[in-house]
Amino acid sequence: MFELLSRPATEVAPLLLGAVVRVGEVAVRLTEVEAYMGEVDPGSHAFRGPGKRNAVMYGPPGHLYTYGMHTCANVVCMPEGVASGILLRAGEVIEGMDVAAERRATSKKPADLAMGPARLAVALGIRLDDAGTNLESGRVRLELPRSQSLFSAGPRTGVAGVGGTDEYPWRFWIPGEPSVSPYRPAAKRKRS
DNA sequence: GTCGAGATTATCT
DNA sequence: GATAATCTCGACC
Repeated sequence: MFELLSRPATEVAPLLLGAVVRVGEVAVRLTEVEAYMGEVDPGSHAFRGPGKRNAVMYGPPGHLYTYGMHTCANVVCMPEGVASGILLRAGEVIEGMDVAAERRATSKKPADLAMGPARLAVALGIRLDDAGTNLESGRVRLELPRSQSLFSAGPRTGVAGVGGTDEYPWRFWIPGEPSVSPYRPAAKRKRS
């Protein structure tokens, strides 16, 4: 079923729009994702090379890859040995909203429950421990939509493009969704 | 010297 | 006030 995840992230990303991620009683319909092409992508963690940190991204497709501090959920794609993944940026809670709302006490509006990578992960209850989870049989489940949803593409958000992020319009979202976050410039660190 | 884990600062709501 | 595929420093090989 997940054979199609073996394709490039830029082709898989649009397919994930409208897909449902289910963790326990909470389910979220994806409305915004970003494609990461691993070693050829300056914004990817795998750009610097393989490491234990991103080992999952080099693994087989259909698995969950999470990133530290704020817990960002990613879906690994491309065959094993090739670093590539899709960041789940935002989504809409369709089931278990009570539980999701309780986890995200800081968010008042339903649209805010999953309006960001970290929020999406927390609302679903995804933790760093879930890295490497099989999305087909693990605690975190991914249900691909029967048909591809309408989508738009543009520059990625929050990615520190080394040399020019504009050349990588690998951000995909469903138009008209309130849960889709606005454009956010890459956070630049203070430099002495 | 390289990898990993956690922290900092800028931007957004 | 909260969040963000960053960045720097500490630990281990």
